[in-house]
Amino acid sequence: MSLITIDGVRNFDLVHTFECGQCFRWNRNPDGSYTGLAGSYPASMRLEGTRLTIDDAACAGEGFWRRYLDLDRDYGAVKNRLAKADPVLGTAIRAGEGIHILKQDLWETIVSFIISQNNNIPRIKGCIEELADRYGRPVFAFEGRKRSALPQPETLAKLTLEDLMPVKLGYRARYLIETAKQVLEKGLPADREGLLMLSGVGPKVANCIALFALGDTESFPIDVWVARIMASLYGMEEKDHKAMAAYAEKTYGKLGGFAQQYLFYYARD
DNA sequence: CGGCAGGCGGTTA
DNA sequence: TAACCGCCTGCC
Repeated sequence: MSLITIDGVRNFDLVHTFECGQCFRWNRNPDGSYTGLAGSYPASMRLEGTRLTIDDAACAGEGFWRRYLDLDRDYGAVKNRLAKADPVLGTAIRAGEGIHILKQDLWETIVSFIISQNNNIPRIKGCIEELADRYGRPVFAFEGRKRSALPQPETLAKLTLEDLMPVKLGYRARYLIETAKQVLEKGLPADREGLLMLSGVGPKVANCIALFALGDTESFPIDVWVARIMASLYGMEEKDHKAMAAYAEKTYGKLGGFAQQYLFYYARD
């Protein structure tokens, strides 16, 4: 156990970052701190002003958390450029001004977003927790609550649909098993095209994984919330995802992923 | 009860 | 290639 202190942290907010739908394993404590896991690394963290303190339970190290939390990017510049390119986006940016896009573990992100399809956040979190509890490796316990990493591909590939029944994944269970087998055979995918080959991974899920794990900042996942808010902000048809994707590419370019997160948070808020 | 929740895969026209 | 439909599950 080691304590990390990082000063001068700006344009960062734990609620905005952990509650914008990009991750499912962090939980808010009554005092405003967050406890959770990044892959197999557990931590608790608290932000007071511009001072971030991380209770780095498994000694992942400051470098690991800087990378995971994307602390070395100039988010002030990102927001300025986006607001300039699209004044309408300004309101959404202010609502989620402390969002950072996490750099998450690829396998964890693949599993998480396959589970996320046609599903809601509380249930996604429940499924992931149950899957980790039953078949993952225990990594730490906070205040008596045991937390485990998600099962690795080799573990998941050996499971049967029956094994996964208690996890209540529904029809997504076969996607996970099939995807685990594909990854065992061919390794983890390196790009969006590779992601789309995986069972249960379509355009929306692939865009999420590319953005949250591969660092593809131009990736612009369009879910029902983003579609809804874009329809209302830009007068587009809610079903016309093609027009939304085109607008994002033209207007936001490489910053599409950030724009998507502000829009999503604003729509949910 | 039907509708819906951060879609996908398969079928049809 | 676009439009449609079924799908696990839980909640309202």
